Amino acid sequence: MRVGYPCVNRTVGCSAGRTFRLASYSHERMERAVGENLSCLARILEYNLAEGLLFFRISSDTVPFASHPVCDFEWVDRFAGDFSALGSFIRSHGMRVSMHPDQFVLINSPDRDVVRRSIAELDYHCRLLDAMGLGPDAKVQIHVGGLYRDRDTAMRRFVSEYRSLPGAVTGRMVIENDDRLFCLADCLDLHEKTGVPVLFDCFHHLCLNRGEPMDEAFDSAMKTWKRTDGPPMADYSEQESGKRTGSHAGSMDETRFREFIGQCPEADFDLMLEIKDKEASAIRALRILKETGRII
DNA sequence: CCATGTCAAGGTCAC
DNA sequence: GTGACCTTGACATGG
Repeated sequence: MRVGYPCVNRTVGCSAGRTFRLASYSHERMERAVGENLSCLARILEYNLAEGLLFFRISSDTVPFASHPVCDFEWVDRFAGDFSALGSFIRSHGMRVSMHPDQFVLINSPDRDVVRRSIAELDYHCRLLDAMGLGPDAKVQIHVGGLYRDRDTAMRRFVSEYRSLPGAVTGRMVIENDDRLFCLADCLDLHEKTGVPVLFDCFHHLCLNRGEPMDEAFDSAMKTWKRTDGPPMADYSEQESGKRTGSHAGSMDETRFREFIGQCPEADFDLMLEIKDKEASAIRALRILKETGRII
């Protein structure tokens, strides 16, 4: 099992997701931002390796405006050497990375333009991972999308849009159960119809479910991953007390985490801690997993 | 220099 | 129908 955290590191002192305003776009600005983001990403990955954190979610802001019409920049070519070096580093140390486009990516929207922009954004994420020379185990995770007041139709649109996506996208895309709209059972249904793997979010499952016990739910999501997809991925978080349901905790609670470990499948998977203090909680989680013998 | 408003993109829900 | 909220850092501007 590999353990990681998303996008931001609070220790190394740089950001791998620096961006700027669209109004101040220029080729020079873009080139500088990408260069700085990639060198910071290298520093974060080195830090992670030293700490034994082998799983990391790369920020969607690594290449700002990559899927926007304003982008006239062949960033894959310009930074080919950096991407290649990052990919070699990741592969040679047995690390794994993923990406998670934000809420604007909705392939089941009834609005054709929203779908078109979403596919362009997915394409950007996949091209970035391709540029690093990473295999199909480097995943891009999204939610199912919107409800649009008609769940069945929204699900059907997901299926038909998925089937028309290019192979470069479907080879990396996975769907995640969310905390308000589409639960694990919905995702499993979509897996049946499309083959898309289901990334199990344990915390979202606590927020929204159809009564499935945690261990059974986790197991059923694990089964949607093929060998070529790599070990299944899972997200872990905890409720922040006093905040609305679904708010992520500021730091990991050891008792709750140990309880969670007890409900995990025997089979191998990679775990991402979505806790606000980022690597601090991930390091504690790793320590506990080693103490309990789950990681050697 | 510091505080604060704002940022490409979409949606749901409470009122 | 309208506005808060999601989630988040940091850019950008104005004082």
